[in-house]
This record gives sequence, structure tokens and C-alpha cells, in this order.
Amino acid sequence: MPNGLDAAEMRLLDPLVARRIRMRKGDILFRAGEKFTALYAIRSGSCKTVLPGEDGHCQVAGYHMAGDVLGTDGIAADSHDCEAVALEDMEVCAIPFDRIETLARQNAHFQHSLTRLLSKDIARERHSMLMLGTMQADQRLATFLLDLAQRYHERGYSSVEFVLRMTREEIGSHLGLKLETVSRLFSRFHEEGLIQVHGRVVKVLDRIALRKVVGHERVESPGPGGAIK
Amino acid sequence: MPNGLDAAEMRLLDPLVARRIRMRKGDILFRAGEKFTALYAIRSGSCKTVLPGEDGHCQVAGYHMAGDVLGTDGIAADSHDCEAVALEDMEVCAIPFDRIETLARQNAHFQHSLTRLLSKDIARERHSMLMLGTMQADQRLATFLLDLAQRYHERGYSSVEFVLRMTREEIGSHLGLKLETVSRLFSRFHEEGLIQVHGRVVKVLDRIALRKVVGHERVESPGPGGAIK
DNA sequence: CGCGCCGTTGATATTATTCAAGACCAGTGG
DNA sequence: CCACTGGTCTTGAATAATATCAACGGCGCG
Repeated sequence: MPNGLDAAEMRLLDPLVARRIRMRKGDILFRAGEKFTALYAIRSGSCKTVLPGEDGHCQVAGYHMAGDVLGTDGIAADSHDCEAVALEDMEVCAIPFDRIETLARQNAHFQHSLTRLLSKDIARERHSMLMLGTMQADQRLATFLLDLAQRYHERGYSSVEFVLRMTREEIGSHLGLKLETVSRLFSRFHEEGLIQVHGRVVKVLDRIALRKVVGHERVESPGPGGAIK
Repeated sequence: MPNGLDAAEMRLLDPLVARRIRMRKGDILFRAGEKFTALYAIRSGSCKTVLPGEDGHCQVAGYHMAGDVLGTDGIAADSHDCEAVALEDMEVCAIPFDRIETLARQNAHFQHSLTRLLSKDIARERHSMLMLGTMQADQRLATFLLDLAQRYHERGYSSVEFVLRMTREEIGSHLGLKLETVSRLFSRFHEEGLIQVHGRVVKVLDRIALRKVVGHERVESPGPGGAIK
């Protein structure tokens, strides 16, 4: 399992699973505001998490696939602050959180894995923040594609050719861009020979160049440095 | 304590504190890449966390004050992924993480508080993401000011008048804006009678109007909706 | 005093959004 | 089978938002 838990921990976790949930494309695993009771491990398929703004505006907070664990945002307020929606048919395990906590108290190694899982989410969100805060549109899309490729690779799928499960609008929302901008960038990357795009099928032709797009910021601007003295 | 831990838990935590650290403005509590060993509770003062991009670009990831707990990002990789820099003289408690985990195994209530603390960080980062991804410059600054006011209020300080401890550049970095844009917005809010600004001293004159700035997005655009069917 | 950051403001450039039109594609019903 | 339909995607032109460049004022500190 690529995300957080190792094989031994998965075995420990197995008896805790309360139920397996089968979902069809578009089904909702949990809604924002719903009471938090369990974490959800994705067995197959993929989904998005959508964060509702106070005024009706929404943003796609993340894209999740097999092996990922969902619902960690709900622990603090005891209610979920985002909504999880299946992007394709999906199978999910619900693991009641009280059982997880009990197990964590009994098994130090598992406990550490749990905190690591949460911490990983923090780091991931941070990374998204950095992307949204400092990168331009093309850098964001390149980052997104490389991240996807990486995650498919970790799961044993091709990191070169894959199918996007999100619409241009959803990708845009995730990256803080409008769907037209995303579309234009796909076209540009295609023209420049970085990728090949047919609708939602993407083939990475030049991974190195994609990385260069990410890194090749306007050279100046050292950013707000560290120490003052 | 406004952030995560209640009085009883603080008492529990007290004997775990390995050392108290006094810091002067500009001092660094921990650096990115440094080995993770402890969480840090701020007793007084404030600091920023700075996230270094791969290419030398940096972003201010957060602003932290008395009662906040720092360092949660480091658990996953066992090394910090950001740098904490004092914005003024500061007093901090270092609490070795292995002791925290031990205590969590012994005390279910404390354990839950710990996971809640981590989850809270996740939610906070999410909120920042939403801000950076969907809001315009003026909405971001208004959000920032209201958040500050709220946090000062929680700590027993005035939520109306307070001193910014960050430069315009640091604020801009945190909000994904350039310092000039931040400066202009301060001026605009001032002109519009929302706030009063003298350098870093800010007085909130019309909290309601500030909220309206945050909420008053361009009316259309329902955002990427939930279920498909 | 004078130097170095910090902050403000204006003019200009750039980037991304908005508005608009049409193409593509899959599913549906005649 | 084909026309129709709704959703998605692409592309262009105009516009708005923000960044960039540049100049200057102010404040604190040595």
C-alpha cells in the first residue's frame, strides 16, 4: 500500500473494517458537515474531495485513488468538512475511528503509523498551498501531471500513459484555474511536444521538460528568506 | 489554551517538556530538512513557518502565536519540511515526540486530543488552499485580517486593533500576492473606511463590511458540483 | 546624519478570466 | 441508422486582475 500503512498494519486493520462499500460513479461517500465516525480506505477506483466555500463556491481539494485513506479532516471537529465523490466505480472500506484509536493504544507501531498518516496529509496540503500560492498556471498543471504519473507508478500502473478521471473544470478547480485555461495549457503542452492528449487520455512524452516547466520560474525573487539577522 | 489542548492536558504535558527555549526576533526554531524530534508549543510571541520550494522559491505557510503547536508536518518524513522563524521575541516549549506518543498510549483522552490537533492542522491547511485557489486578492486579505482578529480575540487580546508582525512581503507571500498588491489593498480598505492602517498597526473599523468583501464573490459559477446523477 | 529596509504609489506589462462560438462525443429515441 | 441532445472540450477576442518596473517618502538604527 503506497499510502502510510505497511502490509503488517493492513493485516491488523483488516478485522476492524466494519463494512465494504461499493460505489458507482457520482455516488457520495460522505458529505460536508456529516458526523465523523470512520476513516475510509480506497480499495479500487478513485474519487475527489470537494471543499464547499461559505458562499456556495467549491474547490476540488484532492484526488484520491486505491490505497489512499480518506476522512482525516473530520477528526478535529468530529464532522467532515469536505465531500467525497466517486469519479468512477469504486470499492471502499469503512473503518470506525474508535476502533482505530483503541488499536493505536495497544500497538505503538500502529500508533506511529496513524500519526504519520495524518502528518502526511498535512504535508500534502502544504504542497498544494505552495503550488496555489507561488506557481503560474503552466507550472501548476505540470506539477499535477507529474504527481499523477508518480502516483500511478507507485500503484504499478504506467506513469507514462493514463486516463484522467476528472473533467477540465474539476482539474481547474483543483489547481485554482478556469477550465478554459486548463484546456489551453493541455493544447500548449501538446504543441510543445511535452505530452499527447486525446480527451482524457494523456501520454507523457517528455517528463524532463515537464519538470523544467515546474522548476523554471522567473529567475529572480528569492522569496521571503529565513532569518533576519 | 485556544489550540487543541485543554487545561488538564496541558498539566499532563507539563512534565514532558524537555526544555524551554528563548528566542529573539529572527531566530530559527527548526529548519527544513532537520530531523524531527519534538513538537513545539508557543508560550509567548509569534513566528512564521516558511516552506521552501524546490527551486529556491519560498512561501510563508503560516503565522503562529501563543498556544499554537508547531512541527506537526515533520512526523511523516521524520524531518521538518518547513522552517520556523521568530517574528518577535518568543518563548517556546520543546516536547519530545516519543514522550507524547507514550502518553497518548496511556491516556485515551490525551490520545484523542493529539489526533484532533493534527486533524485541525489539516483543516487549517485546507482552508488556506480554498483561499488561495478560489479567492481574489481583496478577499484573501480580508480573510487574513478577520482570521488574525479572531485569533487575537481567542487569546484575550483586542480583535479590533492589533499589530502586524509581518512585513507586507511576508503577508503577500502567505496570501499568494506581491507586496505591492498587499500595500494597495491596505490603502484601498483604508479609503473605503473598512480599516485604519498606520504601518503595521491595524484597526478594524467595519468588521461586517470586511466579511462582505470575503463573501461577495462574483455571483455566478456554482463550482464543481457534487453528485452527477 | 545617513544608510538600509520598508512601505506607498503610479505607469505599464503580463497573465489569466470572461464571454462567445463552435466542435466533438456518447447516449437516446425516433 | 440517423438526427438530436446535453455535456465536455477547444479556440478566439476582449477584458479584468495582478505583477512588474520604477521612483520616492519615511522610519528606525548605528
